[in-house]
Amino acid sequence: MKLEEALEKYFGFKKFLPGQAEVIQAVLTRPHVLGVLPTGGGKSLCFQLPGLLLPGLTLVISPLVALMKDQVDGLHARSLYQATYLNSQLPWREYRERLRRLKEGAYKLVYLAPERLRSRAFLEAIRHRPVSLVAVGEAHCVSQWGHDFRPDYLWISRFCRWLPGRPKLLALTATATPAVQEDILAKLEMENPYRVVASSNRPNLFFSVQPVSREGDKLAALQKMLAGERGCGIIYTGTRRDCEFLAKWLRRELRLPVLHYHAGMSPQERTAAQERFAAGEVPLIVATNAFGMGINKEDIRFVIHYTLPGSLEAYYQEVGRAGRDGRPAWSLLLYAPRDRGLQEFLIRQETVTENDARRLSAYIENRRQGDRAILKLEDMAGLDLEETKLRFLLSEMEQRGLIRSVERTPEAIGVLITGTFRREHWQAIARQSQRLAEEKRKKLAVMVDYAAKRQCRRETILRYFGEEKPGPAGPCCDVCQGI
DNA sequence: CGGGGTAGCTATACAGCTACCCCGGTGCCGTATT
Repeated sequence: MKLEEALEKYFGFKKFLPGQAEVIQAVLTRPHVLGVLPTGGGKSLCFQLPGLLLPGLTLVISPLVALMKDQVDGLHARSLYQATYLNSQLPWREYRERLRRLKEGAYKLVYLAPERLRSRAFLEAIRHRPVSLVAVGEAHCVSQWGHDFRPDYLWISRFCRWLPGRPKLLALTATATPAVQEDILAKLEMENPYRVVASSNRPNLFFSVQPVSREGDKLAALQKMLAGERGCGIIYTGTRRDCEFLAKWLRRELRLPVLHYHAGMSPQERTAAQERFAAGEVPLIVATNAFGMGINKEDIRFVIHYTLPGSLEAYYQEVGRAGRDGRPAWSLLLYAPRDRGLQEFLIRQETVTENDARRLSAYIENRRQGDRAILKLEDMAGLDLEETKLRFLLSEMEQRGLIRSVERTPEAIGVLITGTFRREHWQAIARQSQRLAEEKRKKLAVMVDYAAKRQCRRETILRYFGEEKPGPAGPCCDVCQGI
């Protein structure tokens, strides 16, 4: 069957979008494929179609449980019932039933979060199913989150090695600088990959930066920008408190209907806000960086940053949510130089020290019974380690062969102690954390440069993404327009 | 690092200032059956 026939048979489309056919052809014929395709370029199809055509199972690694459900619902709507997902949102019985059906070979496509790859029950179920393809969606998460926040992203490669047959690997993302691309390839252990890298340029987006010195100036600038704007938009803030404050202010002072969204809200509140925004019921949402992944809203006309983000790629990802319909859309960064302090704080906060590593080692030794230890999350609160730090430390210890995480419950982590904790390990872990912090500081400096210098914004962004600025095609940015 | 809130002082204004404290982003994750 030709690819176009399969496309029409399964999805009802007559033609591929640019880049799709190339990626799919590569996935079918080569072991490792990296696809950097712009937002709205139909990335899902790049693993869904091969998933249906390849003989074995396709595992789709997805960062958010909400995304899995949407995608699988979409496939079911096309009568593609060989697709499912596994995550902690499922009722126990349903989860067990799906594992059983997985073992029986009922599925072709299974969506999961990287953390699932460490579940014993899952590993047991998958062990005897031939896996043809492991597709990593939103693959920039490997680089962005894998090093510390969600270390299980770094275990995808080990999982692939553990599988009896070596599966194909496909990594897909909309935004990845050359450095991030290399990081993804290295962490997923993808060798001699076939690359499909489309331009990151979004001609219909207008970029602007407004320097402000005081908080009050931000509000004045916002008021000015929002006056007369009738389209949908997102305003990103750096903190939850600002998010709530700003939403209230917009409601009260500007009498605008506004939603807000951050990770401190209940799951129900978050879903409700997201759905109301997506449905166009309320045109404006104020959010932290928790908001946006998997938002398919086409008609977002503007994205405003109330606070400086931590990196240019994070910024461009957020801005890139505007104008998916191809019609003109604008972005504005309100730049107060002191906002850099927040990002610096966040970097410092998650950097672990030798002493942090020593304290955790001591705790594990303390809990040791034979070669095992049960680490209680409640006790570990007394160690004065941030949750992110703790995860990072455990992951680093595991990578150094000191422990193996064998079992997890919401209250505890069971570990097998496989090495001897020594000072050199603590030092090495602290050094690794320092290196990561340095990387983040460099990225922050690039972001600050973008905001502070009067250089063509589009050119600055595209150069960072390893591209030349294309010729003029409509309004570009505040600098080019002389604003 | 910086913003915002508050206590406490001054000393006669019902406000203004300083010193001090606290706070600050992102998300997955188990079980048992056979």
